[in-house]
Amino acid sequence: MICVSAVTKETVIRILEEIAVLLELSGENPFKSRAYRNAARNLENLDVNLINLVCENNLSSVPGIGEAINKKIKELVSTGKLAYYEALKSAIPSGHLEMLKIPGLGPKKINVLYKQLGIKTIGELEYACHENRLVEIAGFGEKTQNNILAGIEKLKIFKERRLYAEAASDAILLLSAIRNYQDIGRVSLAGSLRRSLETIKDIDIVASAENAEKLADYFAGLPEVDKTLARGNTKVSVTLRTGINADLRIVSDQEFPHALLHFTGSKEHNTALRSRAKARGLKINEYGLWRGDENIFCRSEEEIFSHLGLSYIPPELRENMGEMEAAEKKELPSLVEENDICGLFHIHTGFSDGAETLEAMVQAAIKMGMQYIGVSDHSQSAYYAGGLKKEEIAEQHRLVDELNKKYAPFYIFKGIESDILPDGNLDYTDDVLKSFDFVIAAIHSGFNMSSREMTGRIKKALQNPYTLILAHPTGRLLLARDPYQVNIREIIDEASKYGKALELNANPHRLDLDWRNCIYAREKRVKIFINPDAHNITGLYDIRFGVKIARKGWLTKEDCPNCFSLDAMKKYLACRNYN
DNA sequence: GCCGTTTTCGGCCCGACTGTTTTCAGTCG
Repeated sequence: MICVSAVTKETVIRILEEIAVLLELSGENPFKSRAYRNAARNLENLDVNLINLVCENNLSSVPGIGEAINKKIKELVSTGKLAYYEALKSAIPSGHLEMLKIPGLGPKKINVLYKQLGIKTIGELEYACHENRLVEIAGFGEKTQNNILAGIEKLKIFKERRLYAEAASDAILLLSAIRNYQDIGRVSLAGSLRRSLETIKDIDIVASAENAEKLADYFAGLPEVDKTLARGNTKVSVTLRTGINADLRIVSDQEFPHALLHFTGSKEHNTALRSRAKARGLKINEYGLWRGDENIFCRSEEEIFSHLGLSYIPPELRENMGEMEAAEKKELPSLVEENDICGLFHIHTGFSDGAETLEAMVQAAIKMGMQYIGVSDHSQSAYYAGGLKKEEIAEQHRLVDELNKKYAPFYIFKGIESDILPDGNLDYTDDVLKSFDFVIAAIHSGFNMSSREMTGRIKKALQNPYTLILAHPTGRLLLARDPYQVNIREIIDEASKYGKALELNANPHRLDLDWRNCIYAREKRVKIFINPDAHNITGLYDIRFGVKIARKGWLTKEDCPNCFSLDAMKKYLACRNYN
């Protein structure tokens, strides 16, 4: 029997997860909610085709799926709908889902606010806070009210921006659609996306075409476009179906490099460029480069920079943070590229909270052209993530030895992502730490320390002889959680002093160490590992986001140890032999 | 809602932190 369903595995997982959240909000038994979440997670980790499993009546073989959830998945797959889910959704105000994003507000409090004050939306909640009405409710107080207000403010700011990875995936679709236009000339991304900023407000694209009007029509009519906001002769602004705004500027081929330079920015970089041009008796704008009335012909951005006495400045560096001076002296660094990456560290497997076996991650890394990986599951204190006990470490090491034989010359380094305990110690005794090729130290709890305490705690971890890398050094989650209080300059100085490396976590939600601090780290000769922090195979590919940020942080392949060849990496790690 | 049984009901990973209380509930990781 051939099974066909319009419902994908991803949809089933998403709906199960949403049911879990809705159950929490409805005040149900928390374990019921957890059961749905578990079922979703187990499906996510499933290699086999879910739809086939449903058709073959084998769903109950998946752990965490019993009679009730089995029945619901069957209904969803066969009819495309799930009555239970629809009923839950209609019983709970949709604003409550959004309210969960406010830090400190969970299902219980949201429920109380609903019952006592009838609050259904964030707007109503904000109003009630301003009216000082939360303080009267049992279990709430002035501080809670203030925290909620602060959370709402932050949410508003976050809403205006997107993660680089999200905006980039939309932009790629748009670019390829524009390239398909029959009379297209040159086309390029511009703006903050081209500069690889970690968060993006809108997508900027510059294109050249003979007939601007026709291209404008074509662009506004693309299936990705939801509505047109503005439509002129040279600029079309639209909102995409994903909610992000996109601007297309249409220019002549001669204007193209000038428009591209101008709309790539940054504003600060452009201002500095203009004053540099002025000092040389030139004028620069989005239409051209001029000496008096004479238009100086430039075929490319390189030629414009050259007329200004500058070597080509890669878009990532155009932030007016010293690139002009360096370009003048021909001292711009040769930035790291994706092809330079030889190996990936900070990789999780099913031993802790990863979705794949170690062998599957190895095979994926080989497919990516890597020479080695460094496996690093969570340490014992992180038991919410299934941190490894001493015996499990020994078991993993045996497996690594086995796989190293099987997949030679590909190589797996033995590592751990060790929690940094509140007192700055690592999570194992020295005899265990000694058994690893490398240790990544990471803060996963006790975020709310003062800057002085946190800085001291991390410095102590860096001083530990077994620490090689400090993971996600500020703990930030872009558009979601601020970095913890830490004096990052002091941390970089300490890493420099003890010859320790920092991580540039390539997960698009983190991109931490911040590129601004990468510049400082490089000055202090601190090595930066670009780490995917992968929990599944897709996560390995996040490395590309890390490379973009590394470039933005002025890093070269010499600055990033995971650009070392396998031999060089073995030597690098052997220098740290503690025996 | 799932699971595993000392088989039909009780346990489900838990500790830190915050803000509210006056001994604890809710949130978070």
